[in-house]
Amino acid sequence: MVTIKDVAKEAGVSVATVSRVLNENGYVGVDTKKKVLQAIAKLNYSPNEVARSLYKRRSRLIGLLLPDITNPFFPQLARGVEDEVSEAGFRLLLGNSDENVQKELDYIQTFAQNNVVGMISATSHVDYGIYDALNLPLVLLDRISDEYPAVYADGEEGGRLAAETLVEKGAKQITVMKGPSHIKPAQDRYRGAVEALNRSEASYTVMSTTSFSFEDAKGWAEELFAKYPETDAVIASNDMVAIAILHEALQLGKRIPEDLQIIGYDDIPQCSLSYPTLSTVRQPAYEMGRQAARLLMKTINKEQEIEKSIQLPVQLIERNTTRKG
Amino acid sequence: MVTIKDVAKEAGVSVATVSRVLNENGYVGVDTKKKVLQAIAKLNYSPNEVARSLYKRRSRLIGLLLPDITNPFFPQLARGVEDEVSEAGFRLLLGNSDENVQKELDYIQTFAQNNVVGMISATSHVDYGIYDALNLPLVLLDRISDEYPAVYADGEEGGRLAAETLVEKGAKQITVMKGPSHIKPAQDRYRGAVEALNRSEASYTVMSTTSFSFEDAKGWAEELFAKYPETDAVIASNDMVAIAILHEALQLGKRIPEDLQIIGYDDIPQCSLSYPTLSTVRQPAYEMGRQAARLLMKTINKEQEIEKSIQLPVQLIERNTTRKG
DNA sequence: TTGAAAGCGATACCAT
DNA sequence: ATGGTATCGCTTTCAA
Repeated sequence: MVTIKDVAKEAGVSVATVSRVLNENGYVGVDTKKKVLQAIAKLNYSPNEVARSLYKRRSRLIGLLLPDITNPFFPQLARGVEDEVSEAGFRLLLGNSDENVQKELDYIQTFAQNNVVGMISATSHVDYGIYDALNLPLVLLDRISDEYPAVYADGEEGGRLAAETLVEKGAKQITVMKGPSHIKPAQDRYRGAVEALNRSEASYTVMSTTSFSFEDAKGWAEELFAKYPETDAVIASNDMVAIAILHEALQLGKRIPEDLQIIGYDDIPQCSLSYPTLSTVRQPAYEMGRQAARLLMKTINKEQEIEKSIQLPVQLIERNTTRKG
Repeated sequence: MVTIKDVAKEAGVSVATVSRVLNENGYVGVDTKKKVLQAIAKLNYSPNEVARSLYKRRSRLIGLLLPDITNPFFPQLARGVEDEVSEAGFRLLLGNSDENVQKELDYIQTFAQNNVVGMISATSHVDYGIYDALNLPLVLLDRISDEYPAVYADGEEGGRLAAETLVEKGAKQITVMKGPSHIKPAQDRYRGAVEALNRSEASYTVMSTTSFSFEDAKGWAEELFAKYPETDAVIASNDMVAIAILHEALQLGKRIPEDLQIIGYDDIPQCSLSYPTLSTVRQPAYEMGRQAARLLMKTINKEQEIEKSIQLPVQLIERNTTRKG
């Protein structure tokens, strides 16, 4: 391993000088600088981040904590975060918590132990105070709390949009699926939908679900038609269960969207690959990731005028599981 | 921040002693140990990984380099890797390269700068020698090379399986899609399929594609039916394009699997959410991730008898885009 | 403009 | 069994 010492020796200067050219601070003569640069190039030197991090007590790492990257909504978030932070020279420490407090704590601890400059978390246990002890900038992503800045999409509006659209398109008996109760954004959209529905003429039923997982999606779909066979429109808790419902419906011989309309939530990429293509409420996941990262970096740089939180707009994407016109 | 010094002072011992109890090596009296443990608990101390890493010249971090986490095959791999390494106390530094050499180099460099103990890479530029300078254990994932250990699934067998199955189920005019030429596993499955086809009675055509991306999938589907309208079975280059083809076919009024049979590749989770559900060749992605991580850790621990590479079996999953019996 | 040296928070060797 | 201290590779005063 080539160190700053080797470079110093090669260039015939002190390590202090090398450090100065590395960090472009302090005075350093033009010739000296050139010599150092040459030595660096010759030895193919690149500074040890760990040593830097130790001295400065801050690394160039950012901790990203997700519930489960395997769930198709999160890769987009992650990618947005990564693209933004990497432009600023930061790298990502990644953790999946499975919404399990212990795992979450473990990751938070190791993030701190590695001197991360900040964290972004899309998990649900913020309110347990597990982030409070750490004195680290934290931005919540797709979550909301009173204590920390957050980036999220307008869930109530999303729910409202879905409900109003279905009513408008002639749905008479709507089933709205209520997502897991510990996921706040899921509750927001539910609330938005129900409010809009209450204001309308349509009648509706509520079906509670306790997970967003792939494996369970099919189960929810079956349950829905067993319990509420009259349903002519469903507001699904997310796209995956929407797709499951869609195909369960086809299986049962229903025509989409004539007999049954469906609106999903998230607009994961595979929506346009479903058949029929899925109408959904789009959350700008990639953009959310980017904004969260940007907000975090502003906090890190102690910029003035930092937004407390950022709410991004949602958008109804009409595809083929809702009626036209 | 509470350091080992603080603990030492609190416990009335030297830092050396604290270090000994921390690492459970060297002699330390039972009472002393108790005192230290109490101090640690009282101060809620946890050792600074950065300082450790500096001294030991190795962190507890592992670099994971992926083409694009947004592509549904990779989250599974990533999760397998993470679950395995985290059980051994390691954490993941994540990078997406977009198959771009410069990004790849950047990540590799920062991984090294952060003293990672090893890397896992699922990208395609190994042969450019970009990993050779680094003196780091490397395991390739879903890629193959002569120089480095690798974990991958049996692509040729996968191609063969797909081809034989279709022939057996009465396909007469098969279109086999050839994936991007720089992705070796894609070439393997292509080769396997073509070999099997040549041995059979069926006639076939080849359609080359240059990407696996979501956005392009629909385009490939349209191109396929425009160019080869006679096709009665397709061996898709992966599940995403298979699903795109499936829905394009439905759009065109074809009956699945009567008029057209389709076999995908990978068995990403959404296969069972497509309609009809997609028959495919399953690669055990999660398991591949775990095995790669395990192999890497064996290498790190300099265990004897390390497998050079691991080839995992693929498996044909018959769902509803192939005929029964 | 440059260099010497202290210090970041651990580990491990050498004494005692 | 315990403590003192050099060391890891870098940054940053302080002096010259």
